[in-house]
Amino acid sequence: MSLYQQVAKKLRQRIEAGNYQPGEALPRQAELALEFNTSRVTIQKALDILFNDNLIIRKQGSGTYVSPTYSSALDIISSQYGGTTQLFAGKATVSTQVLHFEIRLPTDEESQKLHIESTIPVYDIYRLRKLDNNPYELTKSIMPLSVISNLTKEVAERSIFAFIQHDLGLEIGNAVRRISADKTKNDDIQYLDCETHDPILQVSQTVSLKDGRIFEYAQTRHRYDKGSIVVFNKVPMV
Amino acid sequence: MSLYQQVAKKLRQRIEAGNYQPGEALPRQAELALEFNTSRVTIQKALDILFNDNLIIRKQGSGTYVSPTYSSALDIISSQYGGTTQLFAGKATVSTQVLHFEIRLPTDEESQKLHIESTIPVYDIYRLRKLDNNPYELTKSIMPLSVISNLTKEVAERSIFAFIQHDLGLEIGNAVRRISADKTKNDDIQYLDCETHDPILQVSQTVSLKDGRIFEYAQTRHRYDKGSIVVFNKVPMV
DNA sequence: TTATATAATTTGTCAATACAAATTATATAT
DNA sequence: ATATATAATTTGTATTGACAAATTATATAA
Repeated sequence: MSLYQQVAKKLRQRIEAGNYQPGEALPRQAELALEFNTSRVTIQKALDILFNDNLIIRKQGSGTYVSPTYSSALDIISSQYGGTTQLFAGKATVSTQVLHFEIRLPTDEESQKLHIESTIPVYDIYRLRKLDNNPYELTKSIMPLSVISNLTKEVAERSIFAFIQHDLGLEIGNAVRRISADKTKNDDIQYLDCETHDPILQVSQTVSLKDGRIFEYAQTRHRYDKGSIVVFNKVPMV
Repeated sequence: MSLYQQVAKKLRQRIEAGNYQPGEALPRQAELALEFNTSRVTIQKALDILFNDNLIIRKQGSGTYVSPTYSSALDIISSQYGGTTQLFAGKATVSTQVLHFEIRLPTDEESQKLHIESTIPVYDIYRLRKLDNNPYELTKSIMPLSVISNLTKEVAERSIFAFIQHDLGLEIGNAVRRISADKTKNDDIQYLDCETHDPILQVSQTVSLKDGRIFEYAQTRHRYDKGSIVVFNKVPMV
């Protein structure tokens, strides 16, 4: 890990430990540079990370302060893509039922969303995920074989996310999600145990690798009483 | 505007204009530094911005590339906080009906969400927003008088966001939002013209200023057929 | 005392340079 | 021709130094 990342990590720990209290000023950059035996520019790069995570407020001419509203923003993590299995690791038991597993050619919409030629086959996977044996989400994933390969029904029953990272050695990148509400459909009643008029929280997402290739276009339906999505909106850098 | 911001702006324009095609490599940093008559570090700071906006992919040892999936990410903007009035400026006519306007003491939940003492009064504003005369959203906003002052019903009928920025001269910062689905309630039927069993897309948000003070805790309810929320999830910097 | 101007402090920006790390191109050996 | 080792290229990290911009503290004047 590079130096500025190490410094960011250390400072983050201090904030989380309460060494620097919310609203309080951090030591000035020159002092931090001295303490970490590095240059001020490196301290600034470290502060960039903490600022990006909303841990600090920067005021030119004044100082760097711990966000007055800081209170260990743990649930923010839920807005990061790590797949359902990762998200609930240690918190609940995730079980998966593969309702459909197929390799076929993409529809026009799918090839467009995935940015692939219509001649490239895709995985079409339909899964029901349960948390501690309670129906949680219903997901239809489309993944192009040009990016993801050697996927099996057995893998789909475990964690596709882990497979992509560890077995294929690919790095997950950014994701764009569209969140909406919808009426209950037949599958929601059958698999999610919804009542006829229960609302559904629907997420349509495209997830990319770090090299920019899209590896998943998925639609997920949540029971309205089971899930909410936390998002963090930052002000633009320009 | 600082130099690296100007460079970022220029490069963004080129990408948006298609001068650099998706998937294509940008000129190498040394070349850009030469062209803009600046140093490579400045070019890197400019690239930081474009990377943050998902316009480019960076590969150490290889080069900097336009995101292969780039296609003018305009709707991403909808995930930024600019208030409803700003969001639809030029696209639709926003009209506002103030259903309730009151100054009172906060509830425990409100003082906690706003990070204020329970002795500090708050505005309690309940508004119906319409787009081109069609019911769009129903919002209950709580704002502390310690941050926002001189707010009137007349202001609430126009744009509170503009008032905060221009009249109070405050800078809007980050926002945390929790998105969920809910069943229709009486007010939804009355004001949003919902049917009894229509789902509602609900957003609970706390919005901060750049100095970290929270100025709004609000609950917004959308007709399920009128709005969806686009969010962009980035991989952490560490 | 109060307002105003000045100085000091602190963060932000930028340059020039050097080396590290990863990738890509080239040369070499088999 | 193919695989391997080497060199060249390109981005990433880091230092030092300098000045700009914003805020805060101090000194001065009324």
